[in-house]
Amino acid sequence: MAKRAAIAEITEALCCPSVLSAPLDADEATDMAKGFSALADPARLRILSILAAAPDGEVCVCDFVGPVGKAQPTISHHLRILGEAGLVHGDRRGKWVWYSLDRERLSHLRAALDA
Amino acid sequence: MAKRAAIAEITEALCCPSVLSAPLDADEATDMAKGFSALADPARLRILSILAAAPDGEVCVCDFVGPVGKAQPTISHHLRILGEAGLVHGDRRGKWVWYSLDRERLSHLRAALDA
DNA sequence: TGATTGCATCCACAAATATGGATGTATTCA
DNA sequence: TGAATACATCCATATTTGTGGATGCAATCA
Repeated sequence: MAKRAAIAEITEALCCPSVLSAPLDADEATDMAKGFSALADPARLRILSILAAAPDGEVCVCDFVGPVGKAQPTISHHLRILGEAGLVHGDRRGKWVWYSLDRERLSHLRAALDA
Repeated sequence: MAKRAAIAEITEALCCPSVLSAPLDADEATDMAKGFSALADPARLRILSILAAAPDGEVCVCDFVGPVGKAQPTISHHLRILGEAGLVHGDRRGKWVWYSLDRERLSHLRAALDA
């Protein structure tokens, strides 16, 4: 086996498919594309960045509306998409739902761009 | 200035905005979203992975059609989007256009997910 | 010069997506 | 128990996006 192919195989076994390791099959590409689709919207990126910058790592829905500049149903819609992508998690406490960032999931996506 | 904010500021000055460094403004978020939009499609990810795996780093359009499983105009469409995102470059030589991967641009997008 | 090949563009259509008003549900408070 | 608040869901609409047949253009070849 070529050294290049061997390295690619080991890399994938250790972690996950990457754009740069080997040609993706249709399923891998579809999964990966779903992840990046979650990042392919300005409102969602701003939501993630606000979460990342939150001192206690949590932000309730109402505190996204103003900074992001979208209506509340729109924010809910984006949080739902981010949640389905595993990038955020919501925790209901009383009237509020506190969202937090899943940094592991984010670095998982980042790893898909690693060599 | 808080240490956290100082680090974020230096990081951005050195390189570029990241989702994890500080809350993104509307323009930064829009730019970043355009980049990830280019990655948010299975066909385009497969194109990138095929380019990355090409021994000489170049692939002509006709050699994407079969592996990706899309018609030629569709491949051209995706190559155009990848090109506009700066992720690939085309070089016409004779009848063929040889595409190559811009790894620097790809790592630039990866850096947007760095802490 | 005419035929052929490789690729981009044009065009039309189907599907996915972003957006937010109206409304429903759950929780808290008076 | 009724009012108010926070959030999700429903629904309609406008826009964007993926797809590929038909076609145009450029380069090669006979």
